Amino acid sequence: MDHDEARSRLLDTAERLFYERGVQAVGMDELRAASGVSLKRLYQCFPSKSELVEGYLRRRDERWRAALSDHVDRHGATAQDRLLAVFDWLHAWCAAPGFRGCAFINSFGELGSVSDGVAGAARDHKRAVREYVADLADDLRVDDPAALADQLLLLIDGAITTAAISGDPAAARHAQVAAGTLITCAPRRPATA
Amino acid sequence: MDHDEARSRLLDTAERLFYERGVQAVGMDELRAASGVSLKRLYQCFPSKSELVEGYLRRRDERWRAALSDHVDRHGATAQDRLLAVFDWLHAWCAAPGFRGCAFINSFGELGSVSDGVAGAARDHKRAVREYVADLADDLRVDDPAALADQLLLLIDGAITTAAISGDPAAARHAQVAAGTLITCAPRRPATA
DNA sequence: TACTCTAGAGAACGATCGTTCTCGGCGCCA
DNA sequence: TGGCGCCGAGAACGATCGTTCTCTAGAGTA
Repeated sequence: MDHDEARSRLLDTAERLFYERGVQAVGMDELRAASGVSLKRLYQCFPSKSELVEGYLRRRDERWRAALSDHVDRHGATAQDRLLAVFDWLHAWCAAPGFRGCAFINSFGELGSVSDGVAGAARDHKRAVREYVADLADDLRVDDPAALADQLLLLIDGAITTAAISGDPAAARHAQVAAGTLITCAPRRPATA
Repeated sequence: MDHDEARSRLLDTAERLFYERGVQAVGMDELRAASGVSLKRLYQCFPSKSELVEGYLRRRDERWRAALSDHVDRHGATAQDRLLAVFDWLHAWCAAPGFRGCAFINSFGELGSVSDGVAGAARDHKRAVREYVADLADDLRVDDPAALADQLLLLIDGAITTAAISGDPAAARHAQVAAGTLITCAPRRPATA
């Protein structure tokens, strides 16, 4: 096993265990056992636990947004459909086994006040998602796509946390309905005539 | 200092420290030092840390909803004003120094997968808030007040987490605007004529 | 074959955690 | 006054954490 494979295995294992049970509930030795990477190599790849945590969050951010973007590309034709497809994907995610809310919100609540790295990773993730949604909203003919994106972001985060705590993915459907209303009722310039 | 005052001091201190830094980051000895209650009495009042955590969450739930309800009673005349006043209060809270998001979402992310008590307290809190908002929505003349309440709940939780992570209370204002749209555009039965 | 280098297994270390125990002192009632 | 009981201060305990160190075995090279 070379350095890159060890690193990849560690990130995979960290993502699974940290998300499942929280960062502080998973020790380095359990990570070693679950990943099959020796403690020595673990500390060669990540000199401290906090660097592993930040690596976990950064990779999860990339994967999460890539999966969302893929789904939207495959299932949305019009600009409005693409925005609503976001909530289809959210619903599927919230209904998936092992769903436990947003990894970034969870980590922020656990460590955000102590670790600048975790707080920054959460901020960066939310900002990136906002930019993605804002890009989707730009394709609508609404007056203020950025304002609409802000509102949709609230529905997204609200649906994720509500689904996690209640255990019911229906929150994503409620968010979808609300998003449809906000999109439909958003102020529009009159069609250029 | 009698038993009740010790208990009250402990809950006050726990609420401040747990909310500020997370549950696992605060040790029992620090709680003793900050509250001025001896360790012996601490364990007489709360036989284990997890019971103190649940006590903290339960009392925070009561106080949080009482403060919200007070504000709504004082600042909302019509049913719609009362619903929008919820978001005024949220904005003030998100802008207050020391704001760090929703104590229940934070605790759920940190301990929800390990502690049934924490997960249950978070569920109960969210359910109680939902009922409160649903009661407010009942006073509107909309077809489905419960569905509207579900949507507004998403905006509330979304605003809290977004404001916490971004550090910008403007999220509560965005939520208020979206709430206004959802209330205005909600399907209504025709006025009984 | 002998030497060197590296990696893995796991012990070890110091810190900290939740929880319990010990000890000394103060109030209370006869 | 003297014995009793409760209290706070803090030591102690066992567990666990993140991190480092030791030891041994095997691969590669002359």
